[in-house]
Amino acid sequence: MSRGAGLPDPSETLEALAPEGAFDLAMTLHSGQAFGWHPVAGGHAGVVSGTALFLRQEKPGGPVLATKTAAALARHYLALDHDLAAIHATFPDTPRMREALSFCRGLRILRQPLWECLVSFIASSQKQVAHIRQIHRHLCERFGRPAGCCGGVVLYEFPGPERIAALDEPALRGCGLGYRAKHLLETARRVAGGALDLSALESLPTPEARDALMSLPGVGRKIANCVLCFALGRLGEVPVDVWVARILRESFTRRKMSLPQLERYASKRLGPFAGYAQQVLFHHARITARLARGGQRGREPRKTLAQS
DNA sequence: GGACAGGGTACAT
DNA sequence: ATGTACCCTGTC
Repeated sequence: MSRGAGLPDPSETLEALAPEGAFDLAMTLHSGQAFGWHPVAGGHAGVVSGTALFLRQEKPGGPVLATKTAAALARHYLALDHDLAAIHATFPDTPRMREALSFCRGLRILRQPLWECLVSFIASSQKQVAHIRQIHRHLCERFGRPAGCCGGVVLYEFPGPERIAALDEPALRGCGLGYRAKHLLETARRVAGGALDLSALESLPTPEARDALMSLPGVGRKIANCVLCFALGRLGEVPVDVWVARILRESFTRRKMSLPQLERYASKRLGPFAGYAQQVLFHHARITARLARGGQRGREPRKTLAQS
């Protein structure tokens, strides 16, 4: 991916967006809920529902600027209408939650396009966030149509179900999907073939929508909850992964619980916006773990692998 | 350079 | 309800 000179000064074509309460653009885009954002000079570039978008925020809490022609799309995607203070007020008042929240003041849960979100999380099982991003990028660059260009980076649309359904397993394995290639291919074929109508999920009650999602190969309870929360706006659904399970067992309950039990516990304990609370806890835990590991050597350059 | 774990799921007991 | 294989990569 190249970048550098050639970024047209976007300031004249940007529009200011006002969030309901705090907002931290960089944190929100890189908190492990979306995987398609590129850092470019002065901001972030990505494609939402086929539209190339440039987003900028000088500092957390500062004004949010978005591509003028897509301001309404950006506002919706970034969920700037979420009343963050009201949501935070429903979180349990515990030391762990307070600490995570003070770290994640302006973190929002995005409204992601359904298909892209579903695929991203099918790709996510047993994988690190950096790797999920890599798969996402491969899918876009190899199978998506170019949607624009920003700061020398060509932006590609996320390939739709029909496009992926037309591929074969080796092509998907080539994107780093491993055994998930089979799941993704079959899921794409069911969606493209009309066996599951994604657009109908929006209006279904949560349990029915979850059952429909879980009928797809590669989609279990956790990933279904990710899609419900991150794409369908069901902010009370809690994806319980290894991180959240760890946090719950460390800081919320000492009782030994299975994963399903933990999820039931979490949805009650974390309140009506449990999914939101989960994301705050998840992001805080991930960043503090990273700091604990990397903190020793600061910004010292990593050892190169050149001589091996 | 090898071991380890990573935003789980499907399948068999 | 629990145990295990699964593909592959970033990281130490």
